[in-house]
Amino acid sequence: MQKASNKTPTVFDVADLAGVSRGTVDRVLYGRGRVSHETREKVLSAISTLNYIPNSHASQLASRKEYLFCCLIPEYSKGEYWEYMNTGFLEAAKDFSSYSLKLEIYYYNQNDVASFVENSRKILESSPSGVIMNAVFRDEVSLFAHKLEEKGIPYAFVDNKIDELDYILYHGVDPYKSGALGAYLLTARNEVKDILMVRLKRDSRHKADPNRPRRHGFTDYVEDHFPQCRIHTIFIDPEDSEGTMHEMEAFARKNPDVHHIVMTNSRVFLLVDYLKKHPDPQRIVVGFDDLDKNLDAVRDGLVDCLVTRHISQQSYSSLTSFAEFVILGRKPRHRNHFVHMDILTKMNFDNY
Amino acid sequence: MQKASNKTPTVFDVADLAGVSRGTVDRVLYGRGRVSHETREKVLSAISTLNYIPNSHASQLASRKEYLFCCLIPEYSKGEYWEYMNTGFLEAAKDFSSYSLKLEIYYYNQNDVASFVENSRKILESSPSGVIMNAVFRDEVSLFAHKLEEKGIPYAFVDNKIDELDYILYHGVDPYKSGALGAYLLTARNEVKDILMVRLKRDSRHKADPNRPRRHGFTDYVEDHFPQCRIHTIFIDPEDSEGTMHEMEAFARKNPDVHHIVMTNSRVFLLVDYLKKHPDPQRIVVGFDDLDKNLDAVRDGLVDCLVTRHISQQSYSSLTSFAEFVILGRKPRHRNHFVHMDILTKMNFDNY
DNA sequence: CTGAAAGCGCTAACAA
DNA sequence: TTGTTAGCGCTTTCAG
Repeated sequence: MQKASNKTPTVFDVADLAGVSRGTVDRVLYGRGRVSHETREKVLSAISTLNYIPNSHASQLASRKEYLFCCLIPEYSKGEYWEYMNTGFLEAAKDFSSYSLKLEIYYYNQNDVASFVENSRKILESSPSGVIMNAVFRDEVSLFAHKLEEKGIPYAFVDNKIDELDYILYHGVDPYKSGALGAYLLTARNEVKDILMVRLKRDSRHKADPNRPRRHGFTDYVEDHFPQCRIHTIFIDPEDSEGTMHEMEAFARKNPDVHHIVMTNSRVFLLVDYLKKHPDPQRIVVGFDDLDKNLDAVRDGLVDCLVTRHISQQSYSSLTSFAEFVILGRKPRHRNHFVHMDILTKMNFDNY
Repeated sequence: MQKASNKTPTVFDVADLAGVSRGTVDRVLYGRGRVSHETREKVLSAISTLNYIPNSHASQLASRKEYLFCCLIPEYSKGEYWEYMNTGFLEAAKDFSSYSLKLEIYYYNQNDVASFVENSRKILESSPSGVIMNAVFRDEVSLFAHKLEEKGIPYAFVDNKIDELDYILYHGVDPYKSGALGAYLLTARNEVKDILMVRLKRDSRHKADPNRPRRHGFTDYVEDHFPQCRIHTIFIDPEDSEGTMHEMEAFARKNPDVHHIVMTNSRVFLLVDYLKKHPDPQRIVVGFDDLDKNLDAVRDGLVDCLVTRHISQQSYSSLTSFAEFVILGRKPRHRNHFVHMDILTKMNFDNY
């Protein structure tokens, strides 16, 4: 009676076939301790002929290992983009709690490099099993990444990345393309005259501008397809809704022909007061990202189109794929995971 | 030294606190064998005070249980809608293979009730742990569902459902809304005159017409928003590409003003030959579902818009959530999972 | 109706 | 460098 043939092979079967002990098999599988080249080969071949796949449940049960994952992301206020990211990470961690995965999220100030550095130092100290971050401060992120590499700690990027680095995984949209898509949606409907692009005041102040590629995607598309079209830009302060109203009204007074409005950051919702107060049947407004307030604006017919993807889903799958790699050793299918961009209108925004 | 307080509680802790043995705890947890009411209560209270959560890995390891899931779906040819569904099921099964889940997919002929009945009989015989199906033949599906209920076998629906039944889960889009979305996309761009709706000959032959709700969503939208607009219908035979060409050409000859074309089934790709042969800059074509051939048509600029969602992803999550419920006992968040409808244009179809 | 005990497949500490 | 062995937490006979 052949036992091995019938049921899925175990370490035991492998050890038998290779003529070694279970312990040795384990050693070659996970590279713990030294194994002679010869035995190594024998074990490896036994594994492949038996088509052995370790039982993850048994493994999980036996090793009371705890996995600590650290995320390093921008701090945020309620309802902002990174809150959704945060939610996705939390959910992923919950779904992996049976693998005793602990999650620690560190928040840095996007306007303060020092806070990034300080937090990265803390993370290094806690020697986690993996790190996920976004890449705003080019130099500091690189430095941090190199330190992680030295300690053998794998890391992944969300949202944006630094191509030269040896990251395990990246999840994000192609920001340039998303900008172009926004331009397409803004201009496809009817005759375009000029376009108003509303930006945030802080963009003009500090150098780290995460929205630049998206903006370029937008402007390039417009230049290519509507060379005669001019893009006006005004800057508003997210904290100052009255000021926003004034800026917008002033612009409209001076440029009564401009009916196309875009915001390439995630905060079109900042315009709702203005849009509500000054209805314009010819107006088309395009924004980005599925913040609740943006969705509300779409529902209310104030914003026509949102270019987005599930923000929280993106961070969710970032952490789950990364954890599967680190804990279960599953190689991700693609290193760069470009998330699909959804188009949201009032016709299809529910169930989103 | 308190052991229990520090680490996550185990059956052992529960048994201790309740003053019974591990076996008994197991019995009350999973209702195997009889337990006196009194002990039952004790165990239950111990569980809740300790906040005990069974370790799924240990459980999985100890019970060499195998789970058989059966899917009952329409048979298909290469490249058709249900092939994508099939793929999603297969992938889900692979990802759950560590839970020793076996998957058997049964295929019935959509034009032949008897084949549905026959296959449902086979499934009943194999007494699976769960069944997933779509609901085309109302009466027969209900009958089958009741038999499953009798045997205590849980079942889930994909794509469409029968509301009255006691299914565990449903995954699908709202077909009516998807039709309306298609109509919106077809008509939003520019002046609509009349619309050509292309349907499949078989639709007119047999009664089970899975596309009716979507079609109604489409026509209702058009009637509401463009009452003067007439929807012409022609029927083509999917097997007969020459005939299709002729039908289309004949229609175009008679109705040179009609530039808006829609197919509410998943096969707009059947029109590509015609569309390629007779270019029309004013033309707008809208289709449904992300078959590869449809995506090709979008890439080639022959079809403007596709209303869809990831077909295979839908079946994937159908099986995974269902399996999580059956195997791990995780209650799904929503019983009815309405999948979001994506809008695909040439600007955003890559990475889909 | 309840308890005791032998594993499930793997890991890790300890010997050799 | 390699083998041995005691568990990980739970399920499941088999006795009682």
